[in-house]
Amino acid sequence: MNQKATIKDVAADAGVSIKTVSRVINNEPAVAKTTRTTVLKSIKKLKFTPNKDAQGLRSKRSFLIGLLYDNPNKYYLSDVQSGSLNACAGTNYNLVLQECKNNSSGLISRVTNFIKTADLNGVILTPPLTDNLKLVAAITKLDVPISFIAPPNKTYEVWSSANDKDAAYAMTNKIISMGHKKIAFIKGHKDHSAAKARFDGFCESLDKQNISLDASMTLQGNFSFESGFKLAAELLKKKNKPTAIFCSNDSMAAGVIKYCYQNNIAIPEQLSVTGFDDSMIAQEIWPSITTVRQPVAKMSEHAASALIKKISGNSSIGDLTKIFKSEVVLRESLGKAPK
Amino acid sequence: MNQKATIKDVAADAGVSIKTVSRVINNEPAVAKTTRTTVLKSIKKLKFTPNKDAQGLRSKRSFLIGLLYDNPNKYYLSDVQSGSLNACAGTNYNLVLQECKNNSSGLISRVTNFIKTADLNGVILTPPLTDNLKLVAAITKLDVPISFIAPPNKTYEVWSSANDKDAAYAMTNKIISMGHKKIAFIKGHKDHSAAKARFDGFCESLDKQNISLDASMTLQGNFSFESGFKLAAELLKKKNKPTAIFCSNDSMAAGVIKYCYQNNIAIPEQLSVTGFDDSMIAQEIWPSITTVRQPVAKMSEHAASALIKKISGNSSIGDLTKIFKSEVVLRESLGKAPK
DNA sequence: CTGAAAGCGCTTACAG
DNA sequence: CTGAAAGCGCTTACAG
Repeated sequence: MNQKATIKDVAADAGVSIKTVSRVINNEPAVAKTTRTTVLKSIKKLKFTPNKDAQGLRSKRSFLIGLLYDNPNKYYLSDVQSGSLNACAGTNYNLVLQECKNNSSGLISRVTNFIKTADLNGVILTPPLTDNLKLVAAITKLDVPISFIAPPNKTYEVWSSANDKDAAYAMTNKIISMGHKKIAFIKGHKDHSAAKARFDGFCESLDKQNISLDASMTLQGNFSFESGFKLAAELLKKKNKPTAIFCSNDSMAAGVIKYCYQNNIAIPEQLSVTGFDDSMIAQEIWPSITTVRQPVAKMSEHAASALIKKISGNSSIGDLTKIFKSEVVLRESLGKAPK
Repeated sequence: MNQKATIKDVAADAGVSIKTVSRVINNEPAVAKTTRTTVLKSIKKLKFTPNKDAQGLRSKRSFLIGLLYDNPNKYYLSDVQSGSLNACAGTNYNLVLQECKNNSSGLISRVTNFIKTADLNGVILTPPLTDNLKLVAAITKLDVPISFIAPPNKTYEVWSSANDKDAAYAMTNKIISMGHKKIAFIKGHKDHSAAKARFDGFCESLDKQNISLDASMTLQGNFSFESGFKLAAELLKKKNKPTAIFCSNDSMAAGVIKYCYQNNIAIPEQLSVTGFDDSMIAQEIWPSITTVRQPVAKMSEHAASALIKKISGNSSIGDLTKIFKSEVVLRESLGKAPK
């Protein structure tokens, strides 16, 4: 291919100075209409696109946003990405990925180093990294804006969140409305604040409906399929078995379902199972899983675009924070309580 | 935070010229050992990291690699990413993501525009984009090196591939060895060359074992759960039913399994089902799916590091192409043929 | 509304 | 083995 056009070529073609071309590129108001038109014509004609490195070098911006994640549910990650990508499309910003093991040693220095080396202008944090206060503090010290997806509290400047607690509350109400009274709960990973919020919603619903919480029915899982399987065994071997198990995510619900198959427990006739996330498996497994759908892609899109606003100093345009609503999705795994 | 150190600061601290510092940064051989040590000490002391934009501007490199994908199986995407990311770690390169709808109108101009605007130094293509000849031609014209993951042929310079055909061949042999003679095949998406390779392996195995191919038993799917469900219905309503169904991926196998549940067909007692990919669902569904595991992350790691070698002119070090071996994973969904 | 000059932090091309 | 000068393609700061 022939040499890429530069701002000089455009200036020469349009018969103006490079500064004027620069003004047009950056949408600065102080340009005469006719001049702008001429310049835009030359830009198009020469297929000019500004050199990012030169822009970045001079203006101290890299136009790079980091998406940091601790390999969570793969579907979740995929949705986070496409949402963030959508927000970047049409802007000058690009997304750079970085996987981080939340509790690995040296995490903080690796992340700060990455941010400095890649010269990121901002980062998006996903759970459970959002809950890692030390990490957040270290990035903040770098003076790099952070956008939080599902943060543990609402004190940050830029974030998107889902109403995990409300959704878990609604799901629990739904379970109770089907006649269930002995409802077990399998908690998510202990380092995820969202997991805690889900449990809180569960407790609140029981409380409001005057069903007392049985501590032996609320077990600590870790979001993995295996933990669901293992804890199902624990719950279903009790004399006083639950008639429904509310799992904090779909993978654990799938684990419960597997245990039931292997032990001839019919779902939902003998046991109802519900999940959370609406992962792909919730639809592809049989029976399909009653779960909570979160608008993860939209949350992430907002997180990214709010971050870009913040970075480019357009914070005034629209909100930098937003709560998204989740919804209960009814499928086959939830049924009436057995008599 | 205080001002970031520049090459000048390091030069001043070490008492050398900036050119010498540059030599150290770039690992150029022509530097005295003692000089190098002094400079490295200053770099560490000042926490210096080279400014990417300045490097890029001068050397015409952005250190950015694009990962282009058409939202395939989400697990697949996640593995591709972490593999590519691994390869980038430790190098100066960063990964930039771009989702592209393979058959959307304007795809080519959007992609070429993206490559130019983001100033990518190379791109990694995943299926089915690898099979889109027009797209490949357009990128090649841009003079941007492409690394192919699972390309349709071996004529390109940089690629990683899995032996889809061999794996499908081995899987079919395995099915036959369990006594199955009436084996149906659900094909993958018609635009994926890998899907074709899987079918070829299936046919070859039947041929070698003198089982004639029944065209009514080989149906066209599209890798989706729904297509698996729908085609299972078609196959299992026949008078002369298959005793095994080989699905070109796990999602379609899950669709078949759902159909069987709903129609009281026991797996594997009455029907064996096999998949391909070893997605997470293959393990989490019940019965778990006998499938083919591909080292997707490793393939992608190779694809990315080969691309980096190619870009940095180190093509001589190691191969730019590699074939990875897949393996059959035996699980519950494959059993002996019913008598 | 427009432009000439300086400079961002590096690497290139050249010299010794 | 080392360095002085030029320049990559833009934006900044200033002037008019």
